[in-house]
Amino acid sequence: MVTMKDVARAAGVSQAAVSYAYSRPEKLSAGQRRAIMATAARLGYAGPNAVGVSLRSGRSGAIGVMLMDTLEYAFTDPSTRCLLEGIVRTRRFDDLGLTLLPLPHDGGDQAALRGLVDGVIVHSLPDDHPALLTLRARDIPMVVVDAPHLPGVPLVGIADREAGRWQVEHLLDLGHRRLGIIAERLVPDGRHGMVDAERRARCAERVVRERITGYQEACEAADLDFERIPLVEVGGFDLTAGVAAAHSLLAGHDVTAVVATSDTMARAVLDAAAERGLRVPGDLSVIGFDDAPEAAPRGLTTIRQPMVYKGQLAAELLFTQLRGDPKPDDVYLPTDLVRRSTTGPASLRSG
Amino acid sequence: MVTMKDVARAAGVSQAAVSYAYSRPEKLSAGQRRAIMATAARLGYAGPNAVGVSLRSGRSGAIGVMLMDTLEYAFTDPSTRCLLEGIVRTRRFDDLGLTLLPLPHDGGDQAALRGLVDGVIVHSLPDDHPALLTLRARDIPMVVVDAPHLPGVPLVGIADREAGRWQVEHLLDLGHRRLGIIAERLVPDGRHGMVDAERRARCAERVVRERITGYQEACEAADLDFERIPLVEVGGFDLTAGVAAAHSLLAGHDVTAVVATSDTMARAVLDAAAERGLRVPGDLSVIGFDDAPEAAPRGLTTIRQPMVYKGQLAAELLFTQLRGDPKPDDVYLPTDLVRRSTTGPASLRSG
DNA sequence: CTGAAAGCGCTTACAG
DNA sequence: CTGAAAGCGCTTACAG
Repeated sequence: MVTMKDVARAAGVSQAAVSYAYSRPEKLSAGQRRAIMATAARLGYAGPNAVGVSLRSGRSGAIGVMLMDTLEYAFTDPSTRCLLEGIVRTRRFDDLGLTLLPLPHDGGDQAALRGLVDGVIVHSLPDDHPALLTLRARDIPMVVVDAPHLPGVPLVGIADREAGRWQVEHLLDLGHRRLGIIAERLVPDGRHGMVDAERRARCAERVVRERITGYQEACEAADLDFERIPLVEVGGFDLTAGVAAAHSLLAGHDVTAVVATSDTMARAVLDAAAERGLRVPGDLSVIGFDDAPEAAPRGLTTIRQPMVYKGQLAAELLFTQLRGDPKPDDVYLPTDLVRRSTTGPASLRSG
Repeated sequence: MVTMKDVARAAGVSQAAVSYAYSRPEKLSAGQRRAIMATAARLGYAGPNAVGVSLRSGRSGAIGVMLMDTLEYAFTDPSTRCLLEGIVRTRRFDDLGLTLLPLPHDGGDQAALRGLVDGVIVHSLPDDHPALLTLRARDIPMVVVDAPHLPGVPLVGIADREAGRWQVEHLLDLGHRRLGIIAERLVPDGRHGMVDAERRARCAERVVRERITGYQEACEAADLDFERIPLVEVGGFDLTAGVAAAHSLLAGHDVTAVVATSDTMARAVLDAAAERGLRVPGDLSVIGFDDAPEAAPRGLTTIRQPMVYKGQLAAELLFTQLRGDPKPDDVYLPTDLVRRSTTGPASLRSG
């Protein structure tokens, strides 16, 4: 590989002069600089090696997005895609790299934290994920989207508890009293299936915890015994696992409406319901969360949240910190209930 | 930041010993190693700094995907998304980074090439893009998906010319004689609008050039004068630009069928047709290319190509080279005509 | 089994 | 306006 030293030798100048030609042209005479650049072009030198610059300057020129689960999930899941779209919408990535930092296993993979990025956007990690400790230990600027909420780290999120209350209230308003709940993951230990109060109390995912608390508040306000409402944990985020969980929820419990913590899980319930011959919303009402792009075509009733804008805002708050401006405040964005055709009045049998 | 030197000092060993503790444990006694790791943990040392490792070892631990246009496009365009999904499907990214290298402007942005990646997957660049020269000058292992076809660089593609022929033959079989063509971009100079033979001859995008040649071959075999068939160039890849181009095609020419070089452009034609009150396929037949996920729900007749598998294969061929195995051969994957509901028989008026 | 030394490519005070 | 020198964090022959 041709380096600055090669260019310097060929041009008959010091290596420092070549460096100046690129990064501080005002320190050289115009002729000197022109001669150096011509030599560089002749040798096929494409400019200062990024690794050398990075080691010397302490800046990598890239920011990271830390995501639970795999890269494949990142490119497949609609919400994550919207978030990424929002992040790159800030248009700062002409001279900045964007590095995806998936965390497929428990712990592991902290290689990505070893100086590769100047700042990190964290999306939906469990409260005590070890990667967060590393980030804080290294004092890497960060912004969290959704979870977890860490002291001193700006958060971009929504009022999850209130939105959860809205989901249940919508179903109660329609006359439903026999509800079921499907949630993606409460504790990242790979377990799945029906959840009891003890596991609910150990929920390590802030977003899910808040929404479930909202469900509980809405039930209690309506004199429904929350402890008797079946709650199934999927254990993952993908549709296949969701369908399996939805089946176990629908098979074991006589419910007329299901609350899902995401549109993907709502879709899993719709698929399982179809396989069981249940009509929606005649036999079963389903409400999702996110209003992902797939929600409207399916007529899914859901809570709309601005995923793209969340990403954009998170990126802007990170750039603010990288510029050295004071740490920004948390931002909570608005949500809406979007009524479509997967929820309807409780039928007579749902006394 | 805490470095190896700090850990070494605290543990009372040489800095080299700390390095060995991480990368060559067999060179240390078990006790020595344990003591070092305990000290590292106590100091909050997260392991060797990636930049230092990279500078010393000459490997960055990441591969790049070089894409025309912006990152936002990469996360939005269905075909690109499928390609990325295929790349990460190889499951090698637990200890390997994936860096996206968008090339939004002409030239520019070669920063990404300066030692940041060990290998590159190039997707659909014009024949003579300067970034390709840099990659070759630096002798960075690469694989090209679709275009351009460079001597000595493995290509993963399809038989574009033949597939183009199939598109036109399908319309001819249905009785159409007044065809129109919409293509994304022939020359990356920002121009758009109707294309003449001179511009066609300068087409710098291998895939489009091949498909257009296929269109020409099919027309000539059917005694249609290809020079009289209107061809509109969109100048970009996004839907909005496509709809504008489709309007100018439909407004200025009396066609009964449109051939599009991608499903996105086909969708643009469908949108423009709807805005003009044309029924599909009654008044206008439209055939796309790709069979992207959005094609089936819209009933789009199209050419199916295995985008996800293209990505997977490209990644595997790149890993082959990074391992030092001999350079693999080009691979051409199969395509299919998928008949759906946007193409139908030419009506009577299309004499 | 352990340590001292060289050097990867670069930037930036510092001296001339 | 220009150059010699130090050092960013690390790995790996080499010597003990």
